Amino acid sequence: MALLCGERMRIAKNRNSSALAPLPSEFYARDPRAVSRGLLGKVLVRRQHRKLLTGRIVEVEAYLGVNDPASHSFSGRTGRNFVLFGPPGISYVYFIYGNHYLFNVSCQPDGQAGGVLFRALEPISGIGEMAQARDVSMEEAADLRILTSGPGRLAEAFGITRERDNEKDLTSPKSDLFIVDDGFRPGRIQVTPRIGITKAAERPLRYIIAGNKFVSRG
DNA sequence: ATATCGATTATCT
DNA sequence: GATAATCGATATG
Repeated sequence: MALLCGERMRIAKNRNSSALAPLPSEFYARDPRAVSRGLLGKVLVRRQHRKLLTGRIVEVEAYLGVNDPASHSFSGRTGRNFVLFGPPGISYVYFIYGNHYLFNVSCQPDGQAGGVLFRALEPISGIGEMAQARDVSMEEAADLRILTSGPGRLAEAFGITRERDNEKDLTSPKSDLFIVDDGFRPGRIQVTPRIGITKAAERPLRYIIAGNKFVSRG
């Protein structure tokens, strides 16, 4: 509890995320492992009507492309995964288990496959909107983890769907979905095996902010 | 606390 | 026809 309050105070001192520029495409034009580390502590921003939904990135996974059996791009370019082979900094959203959207960003220069999956956020602003999008009461949302802890949850909280957001440029200031650096720096970064996959499950490609309460269980 | 399972559909074999 | 980068509910200790 005391930790959470301390975190809130630090957030309050930070500049308004909406005033900050999106991370540029060069940020994403790297190996997904480097992008994963770089994304921890950054802030995902959704502009929605006049409101701003924001959350700090605390858990991601790297998917390495044609050499990674767990990656959608492993078997080559298809109608679904073409974004992963295109320019960096573009959102890749897909539907899974007949229920959930999962949100990724393309990495590597144009022509090379790779991406990062967003697995958990720590809500900063727009908590009421997120609770509404998740269809949970404010009472249930008292534990904020129910909003954005898990890849399906965070996509739902931010209203991210394939129809609306796939192939969206996350580096454009015109975008309603982007990522900013508000100056926050994570403490220790921890690397673990990826969650929920069957192929290449042992590879250490999941990146979390050590000790952060919003990291998902799996 | 952990374990198991059903939901529900786009995508690929 | 099988599978899936998940979640929430239910059962059991």
